[in-house]
Amino acid sequence: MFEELDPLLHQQLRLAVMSLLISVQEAEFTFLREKTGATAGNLSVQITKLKDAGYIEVTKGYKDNFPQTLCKITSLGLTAFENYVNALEKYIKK
Amino acid sequence: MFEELDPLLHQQLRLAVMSLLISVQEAEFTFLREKTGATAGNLSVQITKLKDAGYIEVTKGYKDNFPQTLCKITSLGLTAFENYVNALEKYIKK
DNA sequence: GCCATTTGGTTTATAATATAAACTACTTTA
DNA sequence: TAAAGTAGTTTATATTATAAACCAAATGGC
Repeated sequence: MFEELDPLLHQQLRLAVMSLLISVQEAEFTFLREKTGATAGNLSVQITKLKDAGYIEVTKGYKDNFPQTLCKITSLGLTAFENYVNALEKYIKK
Repeated sequence: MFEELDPLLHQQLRLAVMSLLISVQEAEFTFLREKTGATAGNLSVQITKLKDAGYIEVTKGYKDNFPQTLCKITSLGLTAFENYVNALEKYIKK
């Protein structure tokens, strides 16, 4: 009746990050931080978890001499997100 | 951009319980346990949290000589659930 | 009648998680 | 060259979720 909700996605900040990455396709760390309002520390931890799960791809480089972290959703991440949303909808459908 | 997701509702088992209570209006502990597949211990804890928050009303009585715990959603709980769903939809809308 | 089992839970111990504070490394500005 | 700013990471702590252990009463078998 109630499917498991992927614990990696069923968390506010990680879900917000995935939601953003779906719409923009690629995003900087700072962009994600501004949009989510998260602290850098928290965001850093959650990005690492999403990366470790293979849900996003993280590329570290430089931009204007400053470190730049780019995040991009993977196809695994996209599928996981879709599955999560489908499962979730059974909990909240009217 | 991303509203806070009520932490009380943003949890699988509690969300499932609230979801069930919305459709059936009143339910026994054992019914909730069967429908959610949760262990009795976990369910007991989560029901207490929902009760303490005023999201549900819990009535303890007897049925066929056995203890019976009845749960019913409150208007506060209903509002909280609706707000949660509205907030959540901004994370998952297509 | 009494012992084992079942019903319907609650309490509590442990593991897992989320989060911000503290820190690192480097750059710019004054 | 010292202070302040940028872009993060690490880690310590508090909170949470969960199942195991427990409790009380009822039932069933002998």
